[in-house]
Amino acid sequence: MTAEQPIHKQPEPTKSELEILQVLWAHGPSTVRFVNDQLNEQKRAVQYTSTLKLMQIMVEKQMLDRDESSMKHIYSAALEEQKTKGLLLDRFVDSMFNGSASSLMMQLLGNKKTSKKELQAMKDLLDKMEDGKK
Amino acid sequence: MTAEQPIHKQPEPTKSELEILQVLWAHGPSTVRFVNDQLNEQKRAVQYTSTLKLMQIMVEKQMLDRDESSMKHIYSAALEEQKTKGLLLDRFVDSMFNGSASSLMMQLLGNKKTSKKELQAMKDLLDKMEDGKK
DNA sequence: TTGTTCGTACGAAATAATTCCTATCTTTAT
DNA sequence: ATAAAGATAGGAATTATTTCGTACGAACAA
Repeated sequence: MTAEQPIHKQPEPTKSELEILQVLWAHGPSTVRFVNDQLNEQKRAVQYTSTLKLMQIMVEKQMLDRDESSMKHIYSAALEEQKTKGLLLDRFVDSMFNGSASSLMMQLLGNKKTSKKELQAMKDLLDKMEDGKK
Repeated sequence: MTAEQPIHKQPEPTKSELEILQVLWAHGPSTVRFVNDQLNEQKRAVQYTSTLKLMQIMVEKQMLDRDESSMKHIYSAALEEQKTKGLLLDRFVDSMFNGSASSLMMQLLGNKKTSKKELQAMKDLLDKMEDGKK
């Protein structure tokens, strides 16, 4: 029996791919030019054709959709933001904290970088959940 | 001037390197044989020499220490568990959730895979913190 | 002693991810 | 018409990561 295509196992975006997805999630469908500008402003120096190439690859991998109707192709995220982040978070928790979300929390709380505001926000969140269940 | 060693910017362990670190963190100083067995039992098939090679590289990168006094070298994690996990978590939060820990929480809470037990554990954690502050 | 087992070292191949050069086409301004 | 600006396509080079074959030494059992 030959190797079956799993047909759908969500592909894991690489770091660079994730950067691009973030731009598209944040700003909606965009041209390569726009994405590239964003990356250069917010992240790091990168050549236009590098961004282009990567986005083309991402279309092949079905991570992005492309509208070619006009000369300036418009790219949009084919992966859902929530779903994708949830998946990556899951894998992160699995590999780093043995699947324990509360362990991750502990790490987060013990972390200097987590501000008081953030802590408060988290408490509020949990409280809200609690209310919802009553 | 030749390229200066940055002397200390914590190197980012790759996925495979992280697997090895996890074993060492969990079990303490170990031989390659032991680490390799663990990986094969708990993760995936991998050849002894592959694990060996990677661990050697990690020594070069100063992620591991090696005791060569006996024939069977004993490797131990040179990176602190808490510190490393904290750092990786930080970077993860930054790249995925724009630095917002509470956003990550939301994602975690909206996640089917997070069990009720975990949720309870998290609440307890926050409660404990609250108590501590009073 | 001699062969089998278990260890390390080293090099190199395989794979994955990233970057960018060059060619070529379209649009636009002169 | 022609040149300049801006776009895509594709190949190739580079870098990073991972995997493993081969060589060889040390320990141990027969």
